[in-house]
Amino acid sequence: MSASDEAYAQLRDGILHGRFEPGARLGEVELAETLGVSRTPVREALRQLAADGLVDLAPNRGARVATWSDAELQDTFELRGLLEPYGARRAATRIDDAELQRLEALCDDMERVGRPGPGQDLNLLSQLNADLHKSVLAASGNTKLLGLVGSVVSVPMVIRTFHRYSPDSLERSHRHHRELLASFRARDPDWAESVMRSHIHAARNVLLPNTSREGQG
Amino acid sequence: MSASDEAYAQLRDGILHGRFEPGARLGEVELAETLGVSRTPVREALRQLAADGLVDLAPNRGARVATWSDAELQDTFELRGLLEPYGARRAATRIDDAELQRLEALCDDMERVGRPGPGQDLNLLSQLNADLHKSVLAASGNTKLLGLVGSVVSVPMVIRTFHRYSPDSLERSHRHHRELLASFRARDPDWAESVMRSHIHAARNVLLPNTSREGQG
DNA sequence: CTGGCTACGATTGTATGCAATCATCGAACG
DNA sequence: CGTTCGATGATTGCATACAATCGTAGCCAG
Repeated sequence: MSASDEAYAQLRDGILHGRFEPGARLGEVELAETLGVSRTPVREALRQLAADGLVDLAPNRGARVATWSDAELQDTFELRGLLEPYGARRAATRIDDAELQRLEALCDDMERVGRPGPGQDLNLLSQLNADLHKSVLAASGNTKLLGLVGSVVSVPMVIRTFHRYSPDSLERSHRHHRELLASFRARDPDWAESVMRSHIHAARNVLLPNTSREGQG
Repeated sequence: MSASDEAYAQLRDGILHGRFEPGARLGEVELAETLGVSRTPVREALRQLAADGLVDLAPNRGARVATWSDAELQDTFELRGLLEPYGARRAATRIDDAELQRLEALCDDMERVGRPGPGQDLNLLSQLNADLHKSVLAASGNTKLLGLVGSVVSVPMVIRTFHRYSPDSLERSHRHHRELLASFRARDPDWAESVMRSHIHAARNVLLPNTSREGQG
């Protein structure tokens, strides 16, 4: 793995896991020393992260970890609410049995690590959840969809998602996932699309409980 | 404007206008000499263009102008068909009169430069068309939408679009634009969404006449 | 006391040199 | 004759030095 990739992976991981707080300054020399490489690969990594939407880059003023307003968060959920149901609809008739089985296992894991108690691991839950959603998008057969959703979801906003879930909301989330897989098994695109739409809307209302959802047009 | 920005703008322009053919190799030293800068800003520009999807970047093997298969083109249109009607729906009730008037003028220009004859300028038409579509997305009020569509449409596939339009298709495109503005004036989101959906579908069928549009699910 | 100006330090932007990797071509071997 | 290995040239990846720009602190004038 090249130094650029290494720097990119490290920085991305640090941002997603909250080691760098939103708005924190990312000085090139400091990062270069920390990562043990020169400024060049650090710069390239920062550019890449800026393209991903994870850092804000101002000319001659350096990089900062990106922040998201409630409005942006809402915009994001609206787009997810558009794209992911479409992905689920297409996945319903395209996903194969092996993948379906893998997703079942994924749901088992998610329900286990999500169960309140000493074994609960919400960070792992976030990862598994991201895996599930990505798998659905990949199964849609639209090669651009996965990347598109990835470019808007800007995962850091999602990594902490489950920390804000109530037990009820978490339970509902699990049930949505199970129902989604059921709709896949039934090869029912309408059902799959509806379930995913509900799922995204529910997530939105956990993270943005107070924002009014003004009319669609 | 910095050398990086300059290089980026030059390369992007060159790709979009076909000065670099799809698949063409983009050597760093060659570009650096051509643009009169060093390799560093060229590298950054190439990274940026790769993030935009305009160039493919292989480790240790350099950059090439990106190419698009029919399947990718189709995937793109499916996503545009999802996102742009949504944008039009929201724009219908959010666009202000001044902007609406500007778009009317834009349509005037498009119909003039699109008219067959010695004054026809299809490249300019493409630009104006892109401007119109971007304006609608911007007027949607969803701050992420414009960037999202931009990241998938990868304009080069669209820059040559109008060269493949028959006079009939061109006429239809113009009428779609006019009808879209009419729906805006009427503040009718359903109408706006429908028109935009038709518009995208029509464009898709000009560029991909032979691909069957397999069922939505 | 406030406003603006200047000098300085810190940081980013750019250029260039060196190291590492890859593609090409040719030759030796099976 | 085809295949594989190795040398070589070209190109990218990385490091570092230098230039340009920005933020800040301090001073001076009003």
